[in-house]
Amino acid sequence: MSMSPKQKVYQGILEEVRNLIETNDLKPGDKLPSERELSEKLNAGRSSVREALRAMELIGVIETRRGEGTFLSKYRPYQTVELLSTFIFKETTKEELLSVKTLLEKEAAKLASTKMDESNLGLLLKKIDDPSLTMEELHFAFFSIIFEKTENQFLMRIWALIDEYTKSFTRYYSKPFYSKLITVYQSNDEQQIDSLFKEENDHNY
Amino acid sequence: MSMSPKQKVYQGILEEVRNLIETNDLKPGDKLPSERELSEKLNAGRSSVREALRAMELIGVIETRRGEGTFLSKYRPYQTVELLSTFIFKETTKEELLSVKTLLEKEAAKLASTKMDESNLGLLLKKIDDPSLTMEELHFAFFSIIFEKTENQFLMRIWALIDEYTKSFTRYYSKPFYSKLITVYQSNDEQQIDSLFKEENDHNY
DNA sequence: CCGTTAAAAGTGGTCTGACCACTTAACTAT
DNA sequence: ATAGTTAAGTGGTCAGACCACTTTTAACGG
Repeated sequence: MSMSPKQKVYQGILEEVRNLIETNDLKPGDKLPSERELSEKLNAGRSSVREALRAMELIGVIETRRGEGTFLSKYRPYQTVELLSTFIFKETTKEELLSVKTLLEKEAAKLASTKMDESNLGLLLKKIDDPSLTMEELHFAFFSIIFEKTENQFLMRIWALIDEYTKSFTRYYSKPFYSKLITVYQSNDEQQIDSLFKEENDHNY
Repeated sequence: MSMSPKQKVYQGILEEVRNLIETNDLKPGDKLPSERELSEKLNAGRSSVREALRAMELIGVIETRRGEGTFLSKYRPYQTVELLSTFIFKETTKEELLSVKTLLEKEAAKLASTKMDESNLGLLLKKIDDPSLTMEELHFAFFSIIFEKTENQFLMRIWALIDEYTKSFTRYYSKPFYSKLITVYQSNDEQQIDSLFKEENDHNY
């Protein structure tokens, strides 16, 4: 029994349509066959075809115009899905994820450095001293404050997502690391942030 | 006429289900109402409900088990959608995107620095001197080589996506910038990369 | 021959109802 | 009580019917 996990029809359609796009070299803005046509050619019910198309639409691969047809999305090139699937179907290695995560944390720490005032540092300190927090919670709370200070929502979102995604296997920094970072902020020496992260990283190897 | 742009039914369902999850504080692994039940409660056809659910499934928010029901996905926390929608429903500002993009390019440049050999530098040079390339193409080709050298697929994917996404309004570096970066690589002084990016950035303001 | 207008065809949007395949719960008969 | 069977519930899929809208075609009048 090879027993391929009995793929659902709509998933098969997803593949077929992808092939169709590939084969015919369709570009953003080009028209796809109509739902009825796909239904007939792929030997599937129209509702199944629609399930596939609606999913693609939500992801942003295609757009539909009533009375006209279904088109490859102009704004979000087809390859956008690549990244999404990078997240969703974890093809990337854990190491890659963690290293990007750390990279973002380091850069955020630097970006925030010019905007850190006493009250913020107080907040950070409070997190460190809060015994009710697990290491995981401390880390997230601590860096949330930092990322907030970067005033870049997008940056924070990416980080938060990766953090969430790597929760089960992430490595945190040593306890002293967080304290040291605060000290660096007080000394106003942005340069030291790099060294701090480098030191910390060397510990792990 | 308020005339909200005549939302499709399946999109409405998407919202309703989201609310339902929020309201009942459903957590990964919890069960959603059956398709027929949703259909009835939301006054929609079952096929429309399915279109919404299939879309959610593709994104990884839910998973379905025939004969059992529909469940919130355990592996990919619900909030994964957040990032996706960050990309898809461009809520972030252009500045945020560009600044993250530059950040990634800078870090990639640094990560790659230890792995750059003569042949790679030759490749980079060739790109700079290729008159057939537009600025856009030069930039992408040039940094593709660099990101390749970071040996972090994930990092490259994020960058490539943002690059693609910001194409219409991105800023490129000055022509001398690319040459200077090569020089820095030859001198093997990783420190200078930061200064180089800082200089370049200051030009724009 | 041309331009205007009306009809027809094509397309996505949606609903209903019908089966099928599978899982779980309830209900037997032993 | 236990094993075996049945019934109910649930997702998977299809077929057909309308609706709303756009594009194409055909008909008509000038």
